[in-house]
Amino acid sequence: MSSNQLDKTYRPNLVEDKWYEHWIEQDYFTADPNSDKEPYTIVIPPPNVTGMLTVGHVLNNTIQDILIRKARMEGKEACWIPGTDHASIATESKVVAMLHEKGINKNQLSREEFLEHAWEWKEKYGGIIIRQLKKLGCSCDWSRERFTMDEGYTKSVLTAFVKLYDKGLVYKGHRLVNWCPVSRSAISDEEVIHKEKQGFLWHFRYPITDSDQYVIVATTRPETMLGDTAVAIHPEDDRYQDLVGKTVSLPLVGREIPIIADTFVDPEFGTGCVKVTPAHDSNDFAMGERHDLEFINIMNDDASLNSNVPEKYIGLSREDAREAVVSDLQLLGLLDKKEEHVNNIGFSERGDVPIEFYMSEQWYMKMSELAKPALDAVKNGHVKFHPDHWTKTYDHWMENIRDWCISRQLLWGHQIPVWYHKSDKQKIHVSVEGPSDPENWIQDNDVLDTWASSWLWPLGVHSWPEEDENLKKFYPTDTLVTGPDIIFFWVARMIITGFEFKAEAPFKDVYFTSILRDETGKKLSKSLGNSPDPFDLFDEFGTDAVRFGTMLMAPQGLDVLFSKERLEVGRNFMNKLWNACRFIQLNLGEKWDSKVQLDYENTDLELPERWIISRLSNMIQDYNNQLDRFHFNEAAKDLYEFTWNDLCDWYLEIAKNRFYGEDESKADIARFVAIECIRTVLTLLHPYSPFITEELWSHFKPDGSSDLIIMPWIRNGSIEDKDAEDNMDILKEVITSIRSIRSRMNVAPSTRCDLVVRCNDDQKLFIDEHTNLIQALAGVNNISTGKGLDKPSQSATAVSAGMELYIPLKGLVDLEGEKSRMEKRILEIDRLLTSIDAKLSNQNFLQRAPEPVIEKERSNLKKLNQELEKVTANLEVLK
RNA sequence: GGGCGAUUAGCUCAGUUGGUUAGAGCGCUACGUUGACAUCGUAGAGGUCGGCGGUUCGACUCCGUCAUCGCCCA
Repeated sequence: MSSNQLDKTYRPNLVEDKWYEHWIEQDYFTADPNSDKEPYTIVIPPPNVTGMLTVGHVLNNTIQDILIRKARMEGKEACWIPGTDHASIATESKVVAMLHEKGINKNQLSREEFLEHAWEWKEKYGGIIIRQLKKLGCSCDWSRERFTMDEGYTKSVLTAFVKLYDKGLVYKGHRLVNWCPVSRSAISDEEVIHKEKQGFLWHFRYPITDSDQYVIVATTRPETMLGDTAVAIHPEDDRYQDLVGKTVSLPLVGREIPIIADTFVDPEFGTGCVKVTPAHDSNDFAMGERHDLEFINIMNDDASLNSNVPEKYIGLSREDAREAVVSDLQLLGLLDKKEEHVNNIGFSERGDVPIEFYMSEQWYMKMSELAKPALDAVKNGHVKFHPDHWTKTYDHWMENIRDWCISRQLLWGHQIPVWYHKSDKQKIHVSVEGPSDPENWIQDNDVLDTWASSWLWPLGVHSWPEEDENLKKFYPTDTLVTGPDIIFFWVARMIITGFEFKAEAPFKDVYFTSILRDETGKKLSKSLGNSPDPFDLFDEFGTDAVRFGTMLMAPQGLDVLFSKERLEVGRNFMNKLWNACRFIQLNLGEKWDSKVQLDYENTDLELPERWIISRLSNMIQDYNNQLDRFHFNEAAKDLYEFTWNDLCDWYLEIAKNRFYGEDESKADIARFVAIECIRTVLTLLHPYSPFITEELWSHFKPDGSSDLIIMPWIRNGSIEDKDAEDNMDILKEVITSIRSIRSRMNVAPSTRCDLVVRCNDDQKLFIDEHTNLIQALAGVNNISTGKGLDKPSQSATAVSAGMELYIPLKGLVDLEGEKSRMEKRILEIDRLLTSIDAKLSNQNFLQRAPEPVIEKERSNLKKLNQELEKVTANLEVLK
């Protein structure tokens, strides 16, 4: 045990780095694939390589650290694999912006030149978040750090592509995709965010060929009319039967387009007549295929209009084109009307602009067959979600899964391992290594969707398909901790790859964290500027306090309203713990031997000692139980409440009585008991708050024991002592009642008062036994106890635990206040008695309720009646 | 339109298989610098658990329905 005196307050910055360096030096984080220990593995959700730590990361990674540190203490081979993700679109757009600032246009660079800049950028900014995770205290095995574009990982990604291609699950298709005009790339359905926007519905007149009549079509996107190749009505719509087979002359363009009948058309929408633009709308695309219509693509990859439209519109942005088309139609008298309309518009997740439906050739993955085992695994509980309700969201998505567009028109990422023969366009080569005669081939230009690489994360970190000892030992992993917002993007797809490539689930439990919001309910995000910098928080409160406070405020499966004020709770708790330790240290004395244990078998413990040990034991059970079911906030609360309310507020106050008393053996027992409590609290708190606990452990550990980080976990306490808990409750109630009287009567804390207790013989024995504690903790001088005692004149009273307490106050008693207090209590007792009477006079209740429940009602009835009697009598005296 | 979740003290939230005199922290009120801690202590005020209906001897806890809020999917 260290003899250094603890400072008066805890100063995090003096201990945090010191211990982190120590842990690294001792190599505690490194996992050994050859160990005999049972493995416990977590793979980190890889953050964006150029990202910065957010409070979301703090929450997420603290949970992982809690799990991994606990597993390590439980004697498992704990392996937390860290790493980062190349984040194709996000990183590429940052690099493009950087180049733009330097006056370089991405399109002027070759692929190789661009990638050189990108890697430079990655080397410069990548790794910041890794350093930040270390600052947070994460006990990752840093020797295993991976990046999704590392050589070994890349090989995994390409291998998966090739295997799936060979099975016919990957194919190239020419169809409409979700197109992001900002990144100029296709994106998957999952990357489209639907938003409701107030817009308009325009009604246009399309002149019927060889007639002076019109059909009126309604549209929310006027500019696309330049690509119309039909007008459609519902086949059973009586209004328009005679039109089918005729043609209209498309205004502004002059193209003759047919009027067709298709059941897709909703007769209720607009006029019941719709324009059909097969190359720019997914429903129209399907209609185009059914009716063999012409597909006219009218846009460039940035959503400006291309040369397939009349000259005056070429090159216009879609917004400008809309204005031009509407005003030109109006000039021609073809604008029928314009009404307000709420549109549901798809936005690109990254670009945050409306997406286009755009015809192009892309790589797709067939999903329904792949999804099946993954769907079953969650249904039958081989993979468990916490909270469980996320399984419904998962099921729904998996059951309606659609083919996945996995190609992206970007440079930063894994280039698709497909080669086209230069002279024979029909010949393609698909392999990880590429063709043996590369000079005759051209590789596909596109890269893979980032999620089509990170979906292999639990495998790729071990360079699967190589079957090395690491893969054997640390796959599958145990727990995944991530946000529910990527349940489709990532979680579901990882389960798919787990079954497809290793025939088992990649993890057993998935814990979905809460979504962090600010006090007004807005999601914390960098772009809104409402996300505090975790480093400011670490400086202000200490890292342990931020970790503990965040865990305490994160309810199970709900959103977290994050506020700095609430971190104060964490900081205050750390300070409380520090000072409790300081207090104990100050009272140990010089000759204290840290290795000696109390011989519980042969020691007669007094009530407070039996009580605190029982409370400790309960807390250990509850705490473990909460952690087992992933209720991190409630576990934190258990520890907090024991430490603050039981240990500090009561036991340490009682211990003062022992420390400052005459009896050294009692003082020693108190030292043993206090230290046992502290050592247990430090051990259990360590996963949440590793720095302060390691520091305090160094002062309180038994000489010669190891660092706390590898101390054995504590799962079972001593036996619970119900009797001690009941009796201690009585003692606490008596003391609190006396304090309450004193407070009501404005007795100064420094003034000692006398106490008269009217009680039965058993109660007298009890009070007499604990006289010194009542005196010390309630500020009492003389105590008289007995059955026949009279109420002293001019005294305040309380009925507590079946006893009548009197405190003589020499005319200081506020009679009116006392009366109304008693009357209030009498009303309350009446209310309770009424409800008990109702139960006990109900035959059904007596017959059907279990005996302990009935017994409890009876005992309450008795207790309340006795109290009523005493309070009433005391009230009478006052009148 | 479909699904999920929430609704408990002024605020933020606990309340595991139905039986508690319904809890905590913050905030609030009063008192307090006794030799761990004012990042503190002591005492106190404050909810009948969103509305309605049902199951049950008994519901904050189960079922139905309505309302409000949030999220996801279409």
